[in-house]
Amino acid sequence: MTVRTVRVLLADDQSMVREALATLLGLEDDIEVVAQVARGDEVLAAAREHTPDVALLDIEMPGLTGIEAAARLRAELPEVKIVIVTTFGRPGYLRRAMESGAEAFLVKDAPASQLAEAVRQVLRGERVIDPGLAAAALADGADPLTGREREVLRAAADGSVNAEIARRLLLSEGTVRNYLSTAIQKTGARNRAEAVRIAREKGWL
Amino acid sequence: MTVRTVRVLLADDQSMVREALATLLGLEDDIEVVAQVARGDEVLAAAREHTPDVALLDIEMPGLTGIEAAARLRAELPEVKIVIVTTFGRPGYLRRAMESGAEAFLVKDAPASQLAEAVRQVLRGERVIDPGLAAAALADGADPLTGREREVLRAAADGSVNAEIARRLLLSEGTVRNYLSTAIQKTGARNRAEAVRIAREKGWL
DNA sequence: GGTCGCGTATGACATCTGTCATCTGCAAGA
DNA sequence: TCTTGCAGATGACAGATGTCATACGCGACC
Repeated sequence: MTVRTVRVLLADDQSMVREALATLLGLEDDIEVVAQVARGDEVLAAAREHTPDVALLDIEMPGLTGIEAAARLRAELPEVKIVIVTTFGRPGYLRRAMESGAEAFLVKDAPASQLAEAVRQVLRGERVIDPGLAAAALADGADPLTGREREVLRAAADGSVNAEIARRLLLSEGTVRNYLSTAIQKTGARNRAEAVRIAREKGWL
Repeated sequence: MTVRTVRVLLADDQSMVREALATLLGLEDDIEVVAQVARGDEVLAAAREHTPDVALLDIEMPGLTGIEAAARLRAELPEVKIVIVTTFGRPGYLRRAMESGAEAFLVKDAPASQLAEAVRQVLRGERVIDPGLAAAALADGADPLTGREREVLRAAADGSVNAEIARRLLLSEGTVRNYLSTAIQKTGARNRAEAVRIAREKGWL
């Protein structure tokens, strides 16, 4: 019986990393990299055209994040298995990746051999997730921030003052202070800088 | 005349990326990856043992940064050519890399072929730096922060309050406020969060 | 010896941040 | 219909931040 190669789409905005990973995967007898993209918003079109079995998606990409691209793939080409391959093994990323329909979640500090192996595993219907990350993601609990709280907190992340945030989001300054105060309390922080850091760590921002 | 292969040491804390880059380089006829390390503080010992011609160093690694490792390589094994290969093409990183003795500076969003090419170029005594980055680094000017200002600003980066910073650095709170105020003014920021962001962007932090 | 810059400190003061109480409108759910 | 939560707002107040003036010790440099 002939061996059928797995068709893989690879998305990562760093050309050097993407091409190196493509080269590595291409050395496997049973894997063929049929498409490479550098932007999240190119994933879906490339998947339609090249009909991959598996999509390997970085998270932080221009256009759309890998998680957003995963959601669109799941909606339109549900037969494509999705593996998130990311730099930061953040619990929040893991949760959002699973919510978006990914079958696997790899961090780039894993051995390279795990990449090819993960492709084979998701094709067999298996899930590939680091147990420690899974535990952390479950321990963090659900995102307690409302949409506007998150937006105001994000706006505060670069050091903008309340008046500026108010102007930018078309709110009064008092309202901004209220939202920030609530976000600070929900994250258990003492000030907005800590709140931003904690929310990012937990994947809420 | 026989072709002599270039011996390369590769340092990157992400195994998947490092091994993929090693595989890519290994496909070149004239390049051999003789050592791989995941920590900055393993670079020097590995270089002593494996006698590479060229060291490819990521910047953000545990133990020592690639820039710190570059400085030590330059001091002890000055015949090793140093290429910094980093995720973030920050002008500040470029400046510090050159100050540490690196011959080349690549950002990972460059095509993979540039990596092997850069290895060959530094061996010929050439410099490999993106001109746009070089211009930005020169435009930023020298770091205006004193040692203590930088230390206090760094301590403030995670949202620590003045009292906490004072305790941690064994200073009075008033002194901390003075240092922060001066750092804010030197960076042209309006508050500590902006000062941190600007200093990071310019490579002063 | 004098000057300069850095490190460190105190005190006063203006501004900003963060908290809290209170209020209204709206939509969803019981 | 009533309750709940979210969005948005105002006002008062306490505490934190940031600015500024002033001062001293120390080491480097002229």
